[in-house]
Amino acid sequence: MLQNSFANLECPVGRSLSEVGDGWTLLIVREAIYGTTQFEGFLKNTGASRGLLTGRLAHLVQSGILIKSKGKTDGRETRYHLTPKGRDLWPVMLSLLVWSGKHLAGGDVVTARSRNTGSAVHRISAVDAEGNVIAPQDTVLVPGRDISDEFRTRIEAAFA
Amino acid sequence: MLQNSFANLECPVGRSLSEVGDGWTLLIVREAIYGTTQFEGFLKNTGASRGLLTGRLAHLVQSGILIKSKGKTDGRETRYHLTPKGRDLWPVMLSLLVWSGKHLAGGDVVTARSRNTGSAVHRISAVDAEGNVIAPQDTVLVPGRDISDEFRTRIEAAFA
DNA sequence: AAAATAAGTCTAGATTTTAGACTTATATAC
DNA sequence: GTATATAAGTCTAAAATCTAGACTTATTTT
Repeated sequence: MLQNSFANLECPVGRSLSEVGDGWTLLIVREAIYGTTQFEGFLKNTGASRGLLTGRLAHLVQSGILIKSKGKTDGRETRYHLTPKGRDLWPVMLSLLVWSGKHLAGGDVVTARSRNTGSAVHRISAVDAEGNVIAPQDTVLVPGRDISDEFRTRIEAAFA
Repeated sequence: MLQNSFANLECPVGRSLSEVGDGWTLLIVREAIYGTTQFEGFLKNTGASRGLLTGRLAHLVQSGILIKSKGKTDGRETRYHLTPKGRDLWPVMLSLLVWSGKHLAGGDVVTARSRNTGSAVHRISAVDAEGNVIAPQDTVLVPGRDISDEFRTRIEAAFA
């Protein structure tokens, strides 16, 4: 599906999914976070086919999530690196990681920790500009101005 | 792809994606969070085709993310509701929402706020068991015991 | 009894994905 | 400097998946 559909692109979740919501795309971003930079690396570690990988990498570059460059020392190589926009997908990855540890068979195969204190990540939370944690049940969505009446009504009903 | 591949299922992100990483699946969960409970509602609001929706809803029920029940008052209806496992995908949705507002054209079409204080969600952060926020750059992944040497090496290199 | 509704099933055609052979450009080995 | 290897693709036919929309079944409303 990739580019199309994702009905209701007024919804910010739908908008994100239309850019990165295809499983392969997020898997490629995961790999980039794990340090993979080369085509053959993504190929091996994601299991995608060559044709698909070519397309998805191009899409990610075009979306400004990865940047493509020539290998400095070896002219055969192409390198893909995360942009700030791409690195900002880290909370998405971390939420998936924490969910996995809590709900999937096998539990925590990898844990997230603070490098400083060593304490384990317990949950993923919303934080306001002053650094105050906002509890999940306390988080509500508020529609902006440029939104259809229909969508506004749905959001307001869901978070009333 | 749905069930298969997602190479390296040792990786917790890959494991999550193999369960919910297909775009339609996350879109259905979004809808459930927005309060949709009926087949025709998911159909309209996600834009998925009937056949696909049938399959994805069954998959979500089988994964324990949704529960299926008969409508109490109207015997024609089937209702789908989020389980606690499904509700725990909220941080994933919220991360996508915040990323969207920061990086996609149009910015914040919907904002997340604290119901109590009204303050806007500024970012999504890892929090430890004591409630301390762990900064993104300070968050490292640590492999567990039951992991292949190859995967351990990659994770350790990425977060050295 | 007739019409409407909810939740599907079913099907042919369109689109996407796969596996793997092939290509091009550059680099390393002998 | 010729032969081999490697990185990053392209290309293709077959397989798998998805779409639109007609149809079905069970239940409810008129």
